[in-house]
Amino acid sequence: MDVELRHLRAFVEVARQQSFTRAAEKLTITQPALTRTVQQLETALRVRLFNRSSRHVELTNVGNSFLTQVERVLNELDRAMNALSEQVSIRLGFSWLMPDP
Amino acid sequence: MDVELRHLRAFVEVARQQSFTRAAEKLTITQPALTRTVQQLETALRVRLFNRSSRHVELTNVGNSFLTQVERVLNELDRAMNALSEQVSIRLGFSWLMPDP
DNA sequence: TAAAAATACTCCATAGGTATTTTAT
DNA sequence: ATAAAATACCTATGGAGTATTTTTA
Repeated sequence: MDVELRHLRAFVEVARQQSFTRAAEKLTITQPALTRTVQQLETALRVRLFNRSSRHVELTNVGNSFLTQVERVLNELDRAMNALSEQVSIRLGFSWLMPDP
Repeated sequence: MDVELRHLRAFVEVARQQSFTRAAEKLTITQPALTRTVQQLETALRVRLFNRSSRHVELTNVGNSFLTQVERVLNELDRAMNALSEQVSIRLGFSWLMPDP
């Protein structure tokens, strides 16, 4: 199975909320769906990202360092996608002012 | 619809191959499936990434600058995921040598 | 014993396939 | 005329839901 952004987004939210139930609410999916998505990610990476009990969810050491990198990647991707619409606006703005090519 | 890694991977491969047919082979999916995936990406981003004809596929200017950023993001993600297995190996290696905690 | 996570199952949305049409050289 | 992209339609995989069980503080 391929890792997809939904896996990474799920991972980040669970890490932030330190809870599958709360993270599921934030992501507007159900807790079992989220649990499975994170399990899939852990299986794909062959790494345990969280230590769970029915009381606490906490990142493993490996999970913690992965979180840092994933957050950076997701932020960069966001910026790249936002930059697109700006570029288009700028182009449109210029063409409005420039002689017809 | 959310942008997923499969959209970005599809986009990058079409850009590299300058062909939907060849890119589809590389990705081991069919050409129509790939065409739709790239259309989905363009729709989600509200941007045209390629100029197509039945002879040539070429990046638009916007597509070209997006390509650079997406390639960087995908590379970083790859490195983050590969780093994981190394970390685990190192940990295992250390624990092998260290007193039982 | 009560909360939160995990499991079992069901269903349906959609990713991907096949067949065909359109397009541009 | 032909090769490549786009479209139409179909199928089935797997993502998400509901119900329930398990776990641990």
